[in-house]
Amino acid sequence: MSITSTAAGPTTREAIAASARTMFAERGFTATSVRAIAAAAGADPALVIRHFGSKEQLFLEVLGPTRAPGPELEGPLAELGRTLVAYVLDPARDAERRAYATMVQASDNEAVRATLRTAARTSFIDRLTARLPGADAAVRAELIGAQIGGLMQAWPTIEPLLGAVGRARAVDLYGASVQALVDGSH
Amino acid sequence: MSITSTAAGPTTREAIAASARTMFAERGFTATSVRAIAAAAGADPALVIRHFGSKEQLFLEVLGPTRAPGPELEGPLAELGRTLVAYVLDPARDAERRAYATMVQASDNEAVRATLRTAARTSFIDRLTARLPGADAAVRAELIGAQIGGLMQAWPTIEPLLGAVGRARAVDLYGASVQALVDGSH
DNA sequence: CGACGCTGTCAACGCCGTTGACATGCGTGC
DNA sequence: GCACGCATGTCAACGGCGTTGACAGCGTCG
Repeated sequence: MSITSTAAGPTTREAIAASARTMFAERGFTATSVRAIAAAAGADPALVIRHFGSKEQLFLEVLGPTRAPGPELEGPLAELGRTLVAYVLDPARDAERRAYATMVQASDNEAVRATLRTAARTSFIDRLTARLPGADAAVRAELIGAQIGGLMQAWPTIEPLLGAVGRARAVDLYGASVQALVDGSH
Repeated sequence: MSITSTAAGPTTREAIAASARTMFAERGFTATSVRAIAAAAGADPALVIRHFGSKEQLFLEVLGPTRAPGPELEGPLAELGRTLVAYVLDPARDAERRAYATMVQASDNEAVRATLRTAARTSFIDRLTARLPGADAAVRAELIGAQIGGLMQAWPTIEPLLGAVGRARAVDLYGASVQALVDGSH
């Protein structure tokens, strides 16, 4: 009862988190120093560590996987590939895609790699495996995970090249390709 | 004439490069210090910088893209997807795949990211674009690049899960999926 | 009132990548 | 033959990093 802790710590901790979020997103993990985050938040570097434990934990807390519902896997099996790709490339999902890319680029760090891996497993691959038919569903789910991961990472460089082609066409193309793995052999 | 330079610098420089190669591959870019590389090679940390310019340049020199011919793109168009995937997953290509994964994980660093990007362009995407039919060949080549990149990165976690399925089955599955992008719409 | 816990400050530690000044040995041009 | 240049190697130091420990203010609860 007594504890006011999580309820009302309004100022500094949140300022640090906000600075960290933008700076990590803009410059990456390594190029962002704890001292710079602290300065931007008007706080002491030591306080950053006090609040978040370490630079690594701060990074994971502000950029790590949200407790979001995970990608859409509910539609009809025959359109799952397209549904999935449309979900991932949805412009509204831009920030999530960028956060993912930032984490992959920092996956030099073992804790980051582990977080990424378990998030992919629990919120995507395991659920997908359950939906796929066939004996090798688990392997196919992993392969689809590889496809989706590759797409999210490459999208920032692909999008500007689209020109006249249009995002919808890219969704159709990649969706059909993913669908081949949803269906299995033939 | 006079210069013996590139020919006979046998000892220390190569020892440093060898230490660097194994340590970077085992522990990643960030977790490997210049001082540790130097110690393992029996050299002075300053000498590492003298020889290679910076830790970053050393990393790129020992793990960066080899001047290899690049992936197989010559076979018949109808089998290009499978050929490509078979090439990438070839056990003989293991070291290259690991080097790629190590670089992606260090792509926090801008120079690493740039090297990765231009290598993919010149040795893969541009050549692939030239081979693909259709008006949106360039976009399809980029999407295939995303697929292949995702596969190379995820393979270390996928391979142990194969069990009874077998690598050949994975090649068939992913190859068919890539083929969908080679062919375009239908 | 006194103990406690949370927030914040400050100086310091050890490690990092990198640099500058300095030695040394070797092949070349005068 | 010898001074020169140059590549190779050594050493101490710099500034920046993430993190820690000692300590101060301060509101709350007993």
